[in-house]
Amino acid sequence: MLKYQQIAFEIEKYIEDNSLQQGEKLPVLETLMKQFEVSKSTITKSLELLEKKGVVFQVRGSGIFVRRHKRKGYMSLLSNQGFKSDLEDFHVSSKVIELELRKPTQEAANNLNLTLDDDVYYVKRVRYINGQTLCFEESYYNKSIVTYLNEEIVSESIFHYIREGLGLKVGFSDIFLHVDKLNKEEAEYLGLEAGAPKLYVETIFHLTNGSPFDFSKVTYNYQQSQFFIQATNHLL
Amino acid sequence: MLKYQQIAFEIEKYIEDNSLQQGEKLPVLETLMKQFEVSKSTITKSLELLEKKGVVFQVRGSGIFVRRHKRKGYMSLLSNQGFKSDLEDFHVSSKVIELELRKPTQEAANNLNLTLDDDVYYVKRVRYINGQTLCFEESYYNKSIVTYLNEEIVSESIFHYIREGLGLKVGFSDIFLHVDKLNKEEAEYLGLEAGAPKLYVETIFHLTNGSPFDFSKVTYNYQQSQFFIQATNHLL
DNA sequence: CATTATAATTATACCGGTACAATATTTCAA
DNA sequence: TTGAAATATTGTACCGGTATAATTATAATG
Repeated sequence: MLKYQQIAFEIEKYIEDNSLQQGEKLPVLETLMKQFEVSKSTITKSLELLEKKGVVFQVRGSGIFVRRHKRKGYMSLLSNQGFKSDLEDFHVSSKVIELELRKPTQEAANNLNLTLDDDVYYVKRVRYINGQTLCFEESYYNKSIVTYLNEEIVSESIFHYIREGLGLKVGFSDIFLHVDKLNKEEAEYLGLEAGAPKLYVETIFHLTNGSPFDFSKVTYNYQQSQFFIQATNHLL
Repeated sequence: MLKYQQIAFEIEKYIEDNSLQQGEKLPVLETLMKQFEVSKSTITKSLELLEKKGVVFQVRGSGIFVRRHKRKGYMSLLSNQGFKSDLEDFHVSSKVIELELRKPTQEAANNLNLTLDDDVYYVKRVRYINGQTLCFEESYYNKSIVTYLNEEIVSESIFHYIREGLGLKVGFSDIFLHVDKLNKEEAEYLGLEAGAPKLYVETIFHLTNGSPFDFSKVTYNYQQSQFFIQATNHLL
């Protein structure tokens, strides 16, 4: 692990362990420099990372402060890791409806930069949270990147397998969402009535090298889906 | 404007003007250094900024590439600037239902770190996009920060006024959202039927110094609200 | 005592450098 | 021609420094 990541990790841990509240001040840069015995730019990098994660905010001339959102029951929309890591507290489980190696739909091919001849793993699941239906999910994985999937992997965390098992590095993702009414199939899977509200989210996941490897379409049970996002102003 | 912002701006302009497509390669760091006559770290900073904005992605050992999402009709959820800037293409207008200096609700006070004795501007609007209802919005502004509002300001872009008129610097924001069914009042304002789906978004806007100055509750017309988010993996 | 000017604190911009890790290209052997 | 090994390319980590902008604390002033 890199120095600046390690330091960011320790600072975050320090905040958690001492349960510092929103607005509380952290030691100043110079103190942190000495404490961790690294240069200013390394500390700065650590703090930038924590700022991106929404853990702290910095004010020139003033200091470094704890940023804390945290409403209970909300989950992050931006975890580009599937869920798992977000929802450790919550108990998320999956029921696999379908797992098949097949040709992509036109839509999937477009979003994954594939032709209709290429191979994709198609995964259809229903996910549960604390016994309730959370979402209904259809995913297409580019077979030339995600070379293998099986029932066991798919019923656990696919992303964990992608990172640890396959050694792939997940980079950025493009997320598109809208609200609509449940159709019959979705309602069926979620145990709701057709016509009830849904949050529909399409995500295209990319590796750090920019290759899209997963196109997924998720329909959320509106009763279970409360999300939060932490935004930071990249002005200009 | 700072050097690295200026450079970021020019690079982005270059991409737009030459309408570079997703995956196209930009000049390498050293070329950019020479071209803009700045040090490596400044160029790096520019590119970090563009990476945050979702304009480019960088691959070590390979290069700097254009990242392009852009589906038409989707608007960014993360614009912590109200809308306006996002939706320049779209025509957004507002009808002010109510504008009043009053005491905050308990909820507003909590989210703005105020007491029930403090003053807030309360703004209630319906916003339209291309003639259709886009959303119904209730906002509370901390009077001690946003010292003045009037009908004219509120019917235009409040955030533009906050930045330009008041010289305040908008920093980060916490966003909470869920999906539900429209109640009677909301349905009325949006011209939909009660029980129809809604996207409900609460946002707490902060200045760069961390002070929350605006708590807003927005209910979107599900037919008009398609959003995108560009996420980047701050691992660890 | 309140206001203003001055100084100290603190994060950020920017420079220029070395080392290194990930990727791409070329070379060479089989 | 294929594949592996060597080399070049390219972005990132990290160092250490100076200067500056925003804020906070202190001193001076009326």
